Amino acid sequence: MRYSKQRETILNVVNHSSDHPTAEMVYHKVKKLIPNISLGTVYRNLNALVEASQIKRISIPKDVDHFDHRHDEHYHFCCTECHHLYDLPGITIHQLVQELEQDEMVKIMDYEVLFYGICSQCLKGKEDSYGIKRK
Amino acid sequence: MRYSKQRETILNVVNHSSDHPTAEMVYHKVKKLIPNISLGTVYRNLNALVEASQIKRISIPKDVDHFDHRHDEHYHFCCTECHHLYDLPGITIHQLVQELEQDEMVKIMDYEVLFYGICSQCLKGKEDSYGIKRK
DNA sequence: GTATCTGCAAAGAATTTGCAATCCT
DNA sequence: AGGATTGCAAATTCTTTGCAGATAC
Repeated sequence: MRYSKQRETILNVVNHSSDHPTAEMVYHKVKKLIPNISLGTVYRNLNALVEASQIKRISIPKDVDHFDHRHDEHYHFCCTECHHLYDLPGITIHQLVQELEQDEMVKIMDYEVLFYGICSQCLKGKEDSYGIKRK
Repeated sequence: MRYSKQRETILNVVNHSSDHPTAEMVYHKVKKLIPNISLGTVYRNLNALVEASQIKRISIPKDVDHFDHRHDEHYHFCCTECHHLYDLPGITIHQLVQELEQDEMVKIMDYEVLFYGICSQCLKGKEDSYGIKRK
């Protein structure tokens, strides 16, 4: 893969976004730095960067793809009320991967864990109905 | 939601498919039973059935949505070679959900776990390179 | 009877692609 | 120089939607 200012900028934008941006969001941010960049270029480069494992694609039901720069193990949480995407710490999935590789005879290269639910913001005021106590 | 022959048939088809069909696949199967059904109706009803929690939507990067009838806890495995979707047994995620609800103060309603890797079929002949021993 | 559902076709949204010009190395 | 990359616009793909007629309750 050859250097290009466009790709470098796109990667930088994703790397400095903590909000799991969509292609469109990346496009608008990059446009401030390279005003004549085209949306097609953003899509092409996001795909190339995912292919090269430099970023990750997050595929969400009924939503466009989002992109994530984090390389450490973590899960995603999607609030069913506000549709915000949050990061969750990765906890015990390594054991699970090992178990699965042994029991199922597969080689797991990657995985994506996506939880749906109600985030703590949206949960305020709903606590009683779900029996969750505030800290 | 009112009864309709189309929706009943669509649900039946999904319930009797173990291959995580796409909307198009469901359409072709249903068309054999109701020849003049339209693709729009299939999409509309798959959406309605997901909404009513009677089936589940599986969102996969770079692929169209798939649908799953299984209500028991299990994960999905997507082979990066043949792109086949397999079921994996659900093992320890309940603990994880409990941990996350406690530590992150969220209410988890649902989740989808998707592993990418090489399935045992495609793995034959590649075992040496990945150091996996055949059973 | 009337609200919901259907088939059809057209529209919509997201993403990809063909091509000539431009940019890396 | 020569292949990769870009901007642009058109094409593609998947999915949704408006509408008039049919169906369920």
